[in-house]
Amino acid sequence: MPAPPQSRPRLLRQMNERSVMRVLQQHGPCSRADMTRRLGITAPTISKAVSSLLRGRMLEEFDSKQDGVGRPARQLRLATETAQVIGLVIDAQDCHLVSAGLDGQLLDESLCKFQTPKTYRSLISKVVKAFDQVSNGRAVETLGLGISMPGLIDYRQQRGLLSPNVPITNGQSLARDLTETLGIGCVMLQESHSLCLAQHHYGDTAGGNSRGLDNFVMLDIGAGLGMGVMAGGRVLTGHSGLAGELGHLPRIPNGRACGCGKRGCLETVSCDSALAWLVSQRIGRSIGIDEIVQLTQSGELSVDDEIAQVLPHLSFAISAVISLYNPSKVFICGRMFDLDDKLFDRLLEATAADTLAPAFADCEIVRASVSKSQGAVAGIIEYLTDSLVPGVDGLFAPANDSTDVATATAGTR
Amino acid sequence: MPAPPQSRPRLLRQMNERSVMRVLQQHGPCSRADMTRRLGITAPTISKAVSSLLRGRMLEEFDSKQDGVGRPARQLRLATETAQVIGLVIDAQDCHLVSAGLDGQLLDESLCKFQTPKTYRSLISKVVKAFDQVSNGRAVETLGLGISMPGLIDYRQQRGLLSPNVPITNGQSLARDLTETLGIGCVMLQESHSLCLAQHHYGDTAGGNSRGLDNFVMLDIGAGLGMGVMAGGRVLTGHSGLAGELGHLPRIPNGRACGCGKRGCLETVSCDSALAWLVSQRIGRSIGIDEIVQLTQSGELSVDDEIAQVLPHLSFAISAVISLYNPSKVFICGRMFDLDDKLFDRLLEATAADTLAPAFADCEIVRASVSKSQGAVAGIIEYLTDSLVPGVDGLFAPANDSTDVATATAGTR
DNA sequence: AAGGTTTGTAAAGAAGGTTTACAAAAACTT
DNA sequence: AAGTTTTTGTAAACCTTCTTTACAAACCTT
Repeated sequence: MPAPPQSRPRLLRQMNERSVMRVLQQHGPCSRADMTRRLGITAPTISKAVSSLLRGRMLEEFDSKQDGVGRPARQLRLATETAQVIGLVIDAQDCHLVSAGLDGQLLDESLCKFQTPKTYRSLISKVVKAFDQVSNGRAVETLGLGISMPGLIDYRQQRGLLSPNVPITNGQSLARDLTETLGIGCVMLQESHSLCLAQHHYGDTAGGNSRGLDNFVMLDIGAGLGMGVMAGGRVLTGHSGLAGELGHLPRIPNGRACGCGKRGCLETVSCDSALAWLVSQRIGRSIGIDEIVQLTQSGELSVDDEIAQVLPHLSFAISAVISLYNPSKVFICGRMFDLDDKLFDRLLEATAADTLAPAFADCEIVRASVSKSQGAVAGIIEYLTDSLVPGVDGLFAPANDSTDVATATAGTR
Repeated sequence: MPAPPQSRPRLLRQMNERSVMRVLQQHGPCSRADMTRRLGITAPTISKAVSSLLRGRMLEEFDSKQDGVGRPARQLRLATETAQVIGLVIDAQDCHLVSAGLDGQLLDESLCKFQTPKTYRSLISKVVKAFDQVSNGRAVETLGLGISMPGLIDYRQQRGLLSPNVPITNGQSLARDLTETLGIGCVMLQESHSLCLAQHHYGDTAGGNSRGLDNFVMLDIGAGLGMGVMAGGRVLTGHSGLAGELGHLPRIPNGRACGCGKRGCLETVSCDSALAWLVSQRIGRSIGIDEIVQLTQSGELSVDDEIAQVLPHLSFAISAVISLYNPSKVFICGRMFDLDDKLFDRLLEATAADTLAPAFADCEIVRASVSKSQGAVAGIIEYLTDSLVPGVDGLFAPANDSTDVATATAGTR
């Protein structure tokens, strides 16, 4: 039961290595000397941690011309030429694989796409095939694979629990099965969580720098109302990975039937699909959000009435999120706002009126700038980084059925 | 800017000391040998950590007869006879001070109560006076003081931001001022957060053992709808300490005016005060929840109609909380359920119907068993424990305006 | 009383971080 | 152009901490 742990002194070294990775993730490339300044760890220690990471293909050195007195620094960055990771996105219709450097930059030319298979077995083989294709294309080491998928995921067991849209993954441990087959680390993430991680690490640095943001919410208002919450620098999962199920708050008494089995859930009236449904009802045929955007922009269709119906519910959703999580930003993923430039501003106004002033004042609502592919990649990179320190208290912490062991969280200033 | 940190090797020792404290907090008294088994840390290391904590008056040794072969173990427990902490609860009407051991057990005979003063200055002097009374009564060392107070608190700056009910604390740093005057560590906590901590550490072990519970929600439905959320073992604060403002979700369009300035907030229709307001309206005079409970129990008053109005809103609140935080338990603090034994069951039923099934199935809704006094005490103990490791990532983490320093989280299994 | 078992500590050894010293590489100065 | 200054990165000695090993203490069983 005690599970003989490895020697404790090693912990410090592991923590230092993780700190080095985190600095590069947050601030981009820098030299060893920069790290000693940032982390307050002495130079020789940084050197040792760095060389260990270089050996493990997590980092790479490069020269960069930069003027200034003194010996020029050897710059370090997250590995992009010596190593890569793979991101796998599973959606209802199709899947795609893409490779990326450890800095999270996608290598778009490596994209590989296929229809979501009908059975779990063929999913595995399809993924393996695509993996070989993507992986062997470049002569670099592949360190891991991250999987972004819809539905409910048990992070501790790394198993899919319930995915209405991709039922073949239910009860399956895709990550574990692929780890065995491919021989590299694989992790699964709920897609909203993956977007959160992506935003955390690789968020649009131009429009406001979300890197290292510790409290924000990612709202996916596409096919449903998905949400990922970053709270205190960690993805909020709750007791069983279900936290953030905003979409199924009761909203319309005896409203439209929801996929969850209840009626009038918030997501039946406040997402792209809800808008599409309303429009479909009116025009008498099934129409999707993409087509709606297209027809509206070409002036062939007007959906003002439907927008007017959806908007208050959406602003309620955002208002709730701000009051309950007190994020410094809310990122919104959805096509709805492509309909009209002023729509987003109308949403902001409506939300402001609904929300407790101090929480709203502290929060910026913006459109998201990350993709699920980036999310999948961010997931595996997060995993690899956290794996440097055993027992780290992150999203992928191993099963802690008995909370026997006290954990200590530490850093330096 | 680099802020020269103390030597890094010391970090391990500090983490070990914190681990020892955590084990005792979670599992109660045990011997050094038990700790080596629980923590997987070797015996000499445990011994050193323990003796350091003994010197710091955080622990104490005691003998206990227990049969079994072998040399009898020297039991260790959180200090109760050699040290104490003080809890201060500030409420709208009055304040009380109480002392407790480091195990969180209140020493009821030490209770000291006074009316909440009208000025901040007199609050300070009142507290100091009461502190001396409580503190000098016993010949033990006082290690710190925890303050539970309503309103909004900036944890990093340890300053009261906005407290409608106790406005004299607005903008004041009571903790810092008392630290200077008293010469011991003082911390402030928002009262719902304090209840969370209390439940986390000292929760009713009889009825289901909430000790060490890592994901739960504490709902205070007394004078408003206060909430504290424990997520992943940490109190959820959000970006500026406002997380969990459930009470001000918009609920009734153009409803009754709320203290926050808006109309129809959830807390205007779903707490003890809301019930009392409804009853007051009907009977034509102002009546409080205590009197309502009293009159109802004696059969002089029936409030079924008002209950029927309040209950759906309350069940919506709980439903939202379960969907959004996925807690394993929801603790409810309030007098309302003293009205009728069946009331609580009715609430459960209504909530079940409203909530996403898997999240509801994983969650138990129970009445809370902790007090604000315990919360204040739990707060200072949490602070003292976390202070063992500098830079620990807890509720009382110091200001990290620039996220310059990467933190590593670690433990052992 | 002897043997067995568990507990707790002391001493030696190992691992890691820090301090000190120094070489390397570029820009600035004379 | 040569020397000086500044910054970077590593090597060696030292210190702290944890671990391994050994052992004494205390109690139970036979």
